[in-house]
Amino acid sequence: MLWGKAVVSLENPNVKEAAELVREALSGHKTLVIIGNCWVEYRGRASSKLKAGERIAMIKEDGSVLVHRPTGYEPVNWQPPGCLFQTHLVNKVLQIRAVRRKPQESVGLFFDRIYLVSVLSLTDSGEFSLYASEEDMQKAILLEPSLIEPDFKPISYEKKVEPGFIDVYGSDKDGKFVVVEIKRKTASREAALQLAKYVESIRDMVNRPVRGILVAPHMGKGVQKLLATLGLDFKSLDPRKCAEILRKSETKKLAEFFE
Amino acid sequence: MLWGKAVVSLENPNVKEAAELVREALSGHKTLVIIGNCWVEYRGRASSKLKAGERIAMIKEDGSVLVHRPTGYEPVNWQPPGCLFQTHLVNKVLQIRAVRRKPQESVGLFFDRIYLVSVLSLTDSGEFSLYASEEDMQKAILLEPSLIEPDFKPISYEKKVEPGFIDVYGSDKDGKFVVVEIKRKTASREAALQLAKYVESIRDMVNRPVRGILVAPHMGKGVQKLLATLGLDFKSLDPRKCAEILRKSETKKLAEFFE
DNA sequence: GAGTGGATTTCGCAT
DNA sequence: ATGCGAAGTCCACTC
Repeated sequence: MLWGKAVVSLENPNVKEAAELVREALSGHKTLVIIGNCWVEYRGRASSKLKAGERIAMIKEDGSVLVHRPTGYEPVNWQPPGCLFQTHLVNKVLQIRAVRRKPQESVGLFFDRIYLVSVLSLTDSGEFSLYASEEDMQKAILLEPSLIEPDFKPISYEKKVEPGFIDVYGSDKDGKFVVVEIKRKTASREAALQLAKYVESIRDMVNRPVRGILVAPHMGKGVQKLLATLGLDFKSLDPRKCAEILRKSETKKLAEFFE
Repeated sequence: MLWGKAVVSLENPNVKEAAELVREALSGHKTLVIIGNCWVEYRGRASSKLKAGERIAMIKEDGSVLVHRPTGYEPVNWQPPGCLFQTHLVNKVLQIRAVRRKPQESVGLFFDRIYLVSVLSLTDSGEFSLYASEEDMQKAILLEPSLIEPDFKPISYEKKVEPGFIDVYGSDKDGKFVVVEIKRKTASREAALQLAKYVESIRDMVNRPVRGILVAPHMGKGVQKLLATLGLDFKSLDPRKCAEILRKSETKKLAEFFE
């Protein structure tokens, strides 16, 4: 039986044995790993066919499905969470059908040889924290505006304008308005054009000179020239440095809290 | 030993046994599945910490790494192909370090309890085919231009203009030039604006009236109005229908081939 | 080697 | 529910 044990495995089962275990696992919403020779069909937003080969399939508690080949980061076939499952045993082939509504799509897995079936009851409540995202850069700039330039003063962030949202909006040492566009990696021409749009939009509103500053760790090819043409500035900023600043600020806040 | 068998597994090994098998698998560039209690650190383009929990880790032949929680489509931590590995056994904790150059980044996995280690020698040469991509839509339109409108005639595709590449470029029943922008899913405002840029760019070149047609299965909110403002047209087209047309065309070509 | 754009993108957040 | 943009995006393709 499956209860109580974290892992129940069958090594080199025949297809019928495997099918029974798979069925039990699916009805109990347990995580499932199946390794064996299979082919796969997908129909939905697009459609695909994968001919036979040896792969690792994973079905998770939340009804997501992954089929992994022995190489590559990405699954060759998959289904996002929320699937319903059907299994069939036809001609010594184990069929698993994962169906999703909204959008309507389904994958079919067909196993004719199985090396390992593993049914898992995993407990995972471990916290995940990520540092150095674009959001971290934004927070760091708001916390320490001099990262942009001396006397830069934030007025607002995520300000809505016609073309979208302005990452940070503020004023410079001369009181000129400043639009800041943040990119966590090399800034492309597109980013520069996006910033230009925002600046234009603000100019139309305030009817005063408005500066635009593109903030990123680096500029892509030709971006410097484009920025010059558009009359925009660039400020280099490393997302990891921003994460560090936030880290310190957290520490400081904690220190204040315990004072 | 690992040779010859498709799968070698250890169920509930102690950490030392697991470490030995893992080391052997990594040095032989075999695919590896490790299920157990672990925590994970990442440093590179960003950085992250994942506290302890029960997860499924996969290391593939090509040096890619995936750490999966019991829910969700995406791995919580990972490393793209091309990693080099180090393993250590410290204080009954199995450490696996996966390092990648370009960009410089590394993930560290730390296991203190292991439910299953599986070393796999998988053979997978099965062909994968995908239908109904944006490319398929383009091909279908070139093959059957009336999908756009009667008497539409393609002139070129992937035509380079200043802002980027025009999906399909042609002329309509009156000989007017037509720029076609294809989206395989709901067309956004952004897509409409992109098309407007292309049309503008062509107008500047040919100095004649130019039409723009946005082709997609559906329009997003407000896109219809935006298109009207911009003087652009919309044509609904289902990518799956395009895939079908291509499939029939392939069949036809095959039929011709065997005639 | 860098830049560009697509993806069955997925995911989260705001409307 | 829909829409919009970020992502440690990955990946293929071009220059």
